[in-house]
Amino acid sequence: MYPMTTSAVPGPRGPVTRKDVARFAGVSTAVVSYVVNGGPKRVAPATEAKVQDAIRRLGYRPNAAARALKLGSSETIGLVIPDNSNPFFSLLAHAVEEAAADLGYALVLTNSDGNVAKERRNVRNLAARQVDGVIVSSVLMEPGAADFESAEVPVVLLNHSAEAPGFNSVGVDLVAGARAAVEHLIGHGHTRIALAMGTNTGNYYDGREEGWLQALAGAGLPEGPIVRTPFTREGGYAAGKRLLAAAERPTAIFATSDLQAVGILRALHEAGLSVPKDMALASFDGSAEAEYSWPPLTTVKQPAKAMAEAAVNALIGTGRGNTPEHLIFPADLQVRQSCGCP
Amino acid sequence: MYPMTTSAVPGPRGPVTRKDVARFAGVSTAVVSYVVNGGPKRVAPATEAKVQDAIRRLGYRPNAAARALKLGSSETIGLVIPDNSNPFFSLLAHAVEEAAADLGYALVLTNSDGNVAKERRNVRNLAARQVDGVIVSSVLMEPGAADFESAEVPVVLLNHSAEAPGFNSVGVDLVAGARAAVEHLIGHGHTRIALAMGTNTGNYYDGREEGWLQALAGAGLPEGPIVRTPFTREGGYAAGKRLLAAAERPTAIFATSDLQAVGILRALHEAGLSVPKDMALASFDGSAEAEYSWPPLTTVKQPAKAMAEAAVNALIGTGRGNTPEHLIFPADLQVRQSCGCP
DNA sequence: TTGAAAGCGCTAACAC
DNA sequence: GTGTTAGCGCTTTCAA
Repeated sequence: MYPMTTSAVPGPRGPVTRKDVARFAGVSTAVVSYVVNGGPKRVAPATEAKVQDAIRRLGYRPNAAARALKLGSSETIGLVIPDNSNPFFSLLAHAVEEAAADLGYALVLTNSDGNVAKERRNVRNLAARQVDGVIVSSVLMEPGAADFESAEVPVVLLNHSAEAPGFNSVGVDLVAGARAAVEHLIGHGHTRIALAMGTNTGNYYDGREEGWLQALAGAGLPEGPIVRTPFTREGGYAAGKRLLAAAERPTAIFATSDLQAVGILRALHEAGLSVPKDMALASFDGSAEAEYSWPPLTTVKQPAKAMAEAAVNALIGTGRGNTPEHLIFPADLQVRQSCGCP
Repeated sequence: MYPMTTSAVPGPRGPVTRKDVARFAGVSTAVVSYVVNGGPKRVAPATEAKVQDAIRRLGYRPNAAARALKLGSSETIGLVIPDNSNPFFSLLAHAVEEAAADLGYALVLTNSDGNVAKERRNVRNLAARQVDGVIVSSVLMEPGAADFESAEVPVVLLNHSAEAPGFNSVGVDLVAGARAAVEHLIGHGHTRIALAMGTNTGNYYDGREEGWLQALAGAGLPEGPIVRTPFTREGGYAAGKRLLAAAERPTAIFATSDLQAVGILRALHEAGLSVPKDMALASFDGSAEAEYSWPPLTTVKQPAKAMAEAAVNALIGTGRGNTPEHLIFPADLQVRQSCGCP
């Protein structure tokens, strides 16, 4: 079956418990606890050495389930994201895992696959598993408290730019980020700038649309065409084709995700257009993929790592238990070549 | 603090336990267990209804920690991958999560960041958390049993193409996959085909190198240049530049990962070369990114989903406890345009 | 068909 | 500084 252990002491059948260690070291189980946890009582150095030795020799490893039961905390958090294969979310998940690990917490990952019912089910499932909290990148743009309250577990919303009363949430300034990108495009002299808008579940008004609008209005430009399409490569590809076929073809496109922009790029290349000469492009997210597309994408970078850390901190760090806050991070325009810059 | 519950019955302070349900329903705690678990004893329909009702009204949710303690199983598995932001691994992680969820298991995700010590630490940490098993995409190419034995938890190696005695492992046929790709390049008439080889920890001889060699030898071609470089976009970019600067510049490159190919593509584009006319390219992995690069990459697709399912099955499915097997999946050449096909 | 109760491994009063 | 022990919530044997 599985490789056999080679531990010096064969130990009793089954896993080694704190009781075995106590017996081996000739102390009480309490002392073993004190040593393992570094408290709450102090232990004489000689005794501690004996216990440590016993732990080593028996290969003792505390049982986390028992500890969780006793303490009422599993030192684990849950994460619910739409799709871990999406580069933005996988980056977020990595950052959350890292931040949680730094606090000694493990991360249970779940994908909701863009499905509201599954999202809710995952949150409940996580709650039943005694996680100490859940970070949700909700598919819903307006999670009513009702959606998670019955889970009775602390929830913080990540990648959530609208305020959600009663919840801790962290998001990015979509409006300002989008505005910066579109203004940059305008700076290149474009006057017909299209929007490839990702389709959200719910009727929430996405800040990126607002930012695009603001930039256009600020420059006295007319609204360009809007194509609503999923936040995916395929969605972008379809949007690109539609935009190229439009009567009044735009000269620049702002896409609400890098993935969409990558799809648009493909449609543009297939049509034999040169980017940025024939069509300029800017997008949103700042994923690694945007840096290696051809041409490299000018994109608004979300501070994924900082956002993940903030969410973890609000949930189990120094921010735990504080009154709900809505944290908004600024997004940074990364200028590369797809916009027309050299 | 957190949104208040609105449950009909305020319940006693603190979470609702099985005892509360029993009292509310006027039965014993055992009966509640029977109802919740659907066994091991049968319960009279009327009683069951009462219990179900009590569960609903009190919002009872079983405590997984207590259950895990009693049963010795947390219905949780661990996953150790090098980097969840790498598209290949994030896809793998998604598939593992899904397969585990189908079996009622949750997934604890950890990143080793290509660090052997961290990988080992993660496995141990997971074991201490009473996971029922761990799936490891090892950084080490030859994990001696010694590396995981002390964890005393079932381990299956995923994305591991060499046989590892004593371990269940699942991998892809690197040799055949690479050979197919290189032979395809040869079919396009190329005679100087370079290899951009990913750098592995350990001195394991990667099957992709072998496959490249075999294809070349089979066609009576000389070995092209080899550049050893990390399995990343940056690594590929550097490799591309080096290959372009080489005295005997190759006319085609086989890259051991899509990410590397994407980096090479960038180097090629920057040098003003046309792909596939001036330089053909093929790679390995079959990630979504390869489909949307420009030109789209001809790549050897790993059946990530099937591999993840096989690993989960070996760990906690019908394959659990069987004698260790080494499962090798075939990889499929996906022909697109980077090789020279129309 | 139902109930009583032991005990999973651990923590932390509390007693010495 | 160390030991004793109750009890976290659950499952399940055994008895009724």
